[in-house]
Amino acid sequence: MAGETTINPAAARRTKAPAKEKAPDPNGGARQILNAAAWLLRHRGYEATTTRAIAERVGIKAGSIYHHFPSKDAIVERVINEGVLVVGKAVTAALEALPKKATPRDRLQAAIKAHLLSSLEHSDYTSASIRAFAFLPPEMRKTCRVERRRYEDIWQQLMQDAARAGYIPADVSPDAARLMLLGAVNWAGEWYRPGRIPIDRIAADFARIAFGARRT
Amino acid sequence: MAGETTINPAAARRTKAPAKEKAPDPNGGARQILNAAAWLLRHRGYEATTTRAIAERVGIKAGSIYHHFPSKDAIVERVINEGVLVVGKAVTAALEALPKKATPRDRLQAAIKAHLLSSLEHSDYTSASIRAFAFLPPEMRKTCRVERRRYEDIWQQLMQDAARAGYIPADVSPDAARLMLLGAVNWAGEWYRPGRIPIDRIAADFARIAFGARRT
DNA sequence: CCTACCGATCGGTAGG
DNA sequence: CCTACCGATCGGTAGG
Repeated sequence: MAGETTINPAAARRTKAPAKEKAPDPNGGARQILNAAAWLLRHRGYEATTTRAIAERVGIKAGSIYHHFPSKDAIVERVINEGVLVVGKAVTAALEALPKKATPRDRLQAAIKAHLLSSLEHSDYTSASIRAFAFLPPEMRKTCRVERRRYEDIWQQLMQDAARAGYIPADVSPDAARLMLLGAVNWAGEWYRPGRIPIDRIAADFARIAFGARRT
Repeated sequence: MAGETTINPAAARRTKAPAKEKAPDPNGGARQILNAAAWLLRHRGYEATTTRAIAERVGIKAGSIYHHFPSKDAIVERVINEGVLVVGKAVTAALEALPKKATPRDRLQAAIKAHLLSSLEHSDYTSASIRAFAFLPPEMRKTCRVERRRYEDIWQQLMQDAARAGYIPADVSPDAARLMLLGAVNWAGEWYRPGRIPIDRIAADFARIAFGARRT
């Protein structure tokens, strides 16, 4: 996360200004549309996220969507990008909440847990980013890859620190370790069901398998 | 492929019989349709795999597809199920090719490599099964889950043997290990590019990270 | 935010 | 395997 979400001072000051595409009112029409699209992208995919399906979830007519967004793809792109930003903030916050003495391994386990919580429990946006990305229109995939890469940089740093501290075998590429771990957490949405294995436990097991026991 | 279809039927009849296209054998028109659908499912997803897009790749008209299959979904279901069967056979064959003295860890590494080869290099069917599954129509997902579970049983057995042989920490659930590994290999399609890291190396690194060094 | 509608495209069919 | 077509639905627009 290079910078925070672009904080627009004017938007922060606004009281009842019309919710433009950039800063939707938390309960306004634009936000409801984004929420509906996020749910559909997560559970049905890109093509099935039709303007009519979005409108039905919000309780409006399909044509009314275009008073808030210029196109379906503008909505989709917002959802996908917000999903990456949300999980990035969750992971960053989890890392900052750790005590100073936390090891690189502790940090990785915290990142795994935060990523899983965001994508499995907290955010349709994050899950939509993960699951729907592969089949987005090629140009949009290219655009959204920018924010995605920024998020992956967090993991590259975490993995580098872990490798230096000896948590990864010297003859194993940190890239392979990063891709293996990101694959494991991104794929969790395909098998995770609430109420079975707690996310805490999944994160602990993943970290244990990849990095061994905690050093006490 | 599509471009060489002759416009003039009389001219087409005069030319040599295009055996590879019109032969009524099991590898004829029906197989070409399945191949085209597999490519589309892998690269574009379920909804974008239209009867017209399939027909165009084969070099026929959309309506002609229904001479071979009763519906689009019958084609899709065949592709998804064949993809699981193909990777299952590849993994089983790789395991049988190992020497008797192979350890459970050797067997897991061989399975990882066979799964990756099948889904990344050899088979649009396998890749389609992995990537397109999540957004299939719910009833079809349910149907295809049968074959999928059967494949996952192979991994459950492999992981159980590895756990008994001490390759997995006793306080870690073999389920978590299996799901982590399957997630890692299934997600590889999202980042793998031919010519970079060899699949052999990826498999070796994944096994090294999850199960430690080989015992010599 | 709605009604009413556009041209394009969807899965599928009739009848050769 | 093709031509010609069906009703349904798509993203998007006009004008209130």
